[in-house]
Amino acid sequence: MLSIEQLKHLFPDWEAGLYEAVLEHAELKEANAGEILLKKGQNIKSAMLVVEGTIKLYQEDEDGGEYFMYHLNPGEACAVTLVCNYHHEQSQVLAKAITDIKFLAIPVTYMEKWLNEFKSWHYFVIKTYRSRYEELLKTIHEVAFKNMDERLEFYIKKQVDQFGVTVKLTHQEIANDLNTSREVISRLLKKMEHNGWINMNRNAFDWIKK
Amino acid sequence: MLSIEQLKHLFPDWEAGLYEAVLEHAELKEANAGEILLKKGQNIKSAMLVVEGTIKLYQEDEDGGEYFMYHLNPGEACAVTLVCNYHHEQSQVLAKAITDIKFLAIPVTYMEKWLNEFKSWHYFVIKTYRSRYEELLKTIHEVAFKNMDERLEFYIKKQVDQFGVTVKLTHQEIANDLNTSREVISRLLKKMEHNGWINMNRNAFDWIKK
DNA sequence: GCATAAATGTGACATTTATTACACAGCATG
DNA sequence: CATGCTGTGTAATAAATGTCACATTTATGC
Repeated sequence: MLSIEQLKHLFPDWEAGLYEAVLEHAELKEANAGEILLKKGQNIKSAMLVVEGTIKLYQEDEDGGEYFMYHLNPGEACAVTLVCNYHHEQSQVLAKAITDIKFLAIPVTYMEKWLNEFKSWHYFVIKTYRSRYEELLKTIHEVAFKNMDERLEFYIKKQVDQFGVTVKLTHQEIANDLNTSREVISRLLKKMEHNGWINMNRNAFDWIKK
Repeated sequence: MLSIEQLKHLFPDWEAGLYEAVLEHAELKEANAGEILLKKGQNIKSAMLVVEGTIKLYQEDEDGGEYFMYHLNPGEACAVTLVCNYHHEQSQVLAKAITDIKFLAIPVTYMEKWLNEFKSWHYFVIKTYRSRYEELLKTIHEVAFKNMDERLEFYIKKQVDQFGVTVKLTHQEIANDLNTSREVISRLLKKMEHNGWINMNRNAFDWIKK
């Protein structure tokens, strides 16, 4: 299990009692890079708080399509799993581990209890929802107003913020994340290369714009 | 001002003290159909709780584009205005009154105070965020995966849920809400008419599908 | 009723994106 | 080094949507 110090470092705004409650009732779980943590329609039985690694959140289509929305990093929680008041909530999103990860799983029963007991938990839930709401707004802005070239640039920048200027993704993976085809991404990346925005390699490229 | 009974009817889950606090500190404001209540980039100085009428929430583009996301009805609050913890938040959305409306404006200072004082306010904020987060997910689903014909159908259904089967909107208004052109909407509506989904009139049409 | 504005219909064409098909390059494995 | 797999390049074509131009219809003010 985690030490209370690690927990404090990850979630600095909590109350003392909350750390103890989490240590007592949350389960520390692990998952490997590539694993699917949550699927659309799946029942939510526990909240997910990221301890280590990175998770990607997607909107998922009925027939296999995916659209990348945002990353979840250590110290952050998956908003959709922070169910309160009602049980049997179903996930509206797809969550994938993209590195090996560790996360805390908190049974829904405790989440409701803690809302009554810990003010800092309440704040944490609100803060989580607010920040994810804002991420969704950005996603809508891209997909409602921008063409694929700008959406790709936006996507790459999120990637760079997460993992640095070397983007280790194949064209196909990017195409899946943006719900388009590999050819489109190849063409657009080629254009970016011509414009001097990237240096391309096999399986990866460097973002050198600005 | 409102009576405490009206307030209880609109917000049935609140505590007694919260009703009184709202009556004391919130301002009851009015706006006319068509008025813009909140623009992107505008500073948020108070929360908006709808008392009467309907508000439409949009994502707004830099150069005039709009994309309709969801309706706000009496008893609901505008999530973006429920600022907590930090001040000087700027709106990421556009809010328009589409009927004459009445709403309660609650200064940000009280919102923070009430988070500490009233559990039911805390729950109300979380519930608001959660439900709006889900609306945004639906919007992303449409705009990321669906062609304009399906998005139009989805849009019309939301309209029908709000105001009944007679949709009193011009093609241009619909086009604005979906960030497309009037011609596209005209063509698609004509197709729906051929399919027997709608009866068209000037300035309005009836949804008769199913 | 006439003039005007607003709403709608429609065709032609441009642009963006999706789809299909195939070539080829790099890398791993035997 | 032959083989095959994965990743990438590219062209041709189709489909969806955007844009422009203009006609027609309906409402509105005078």
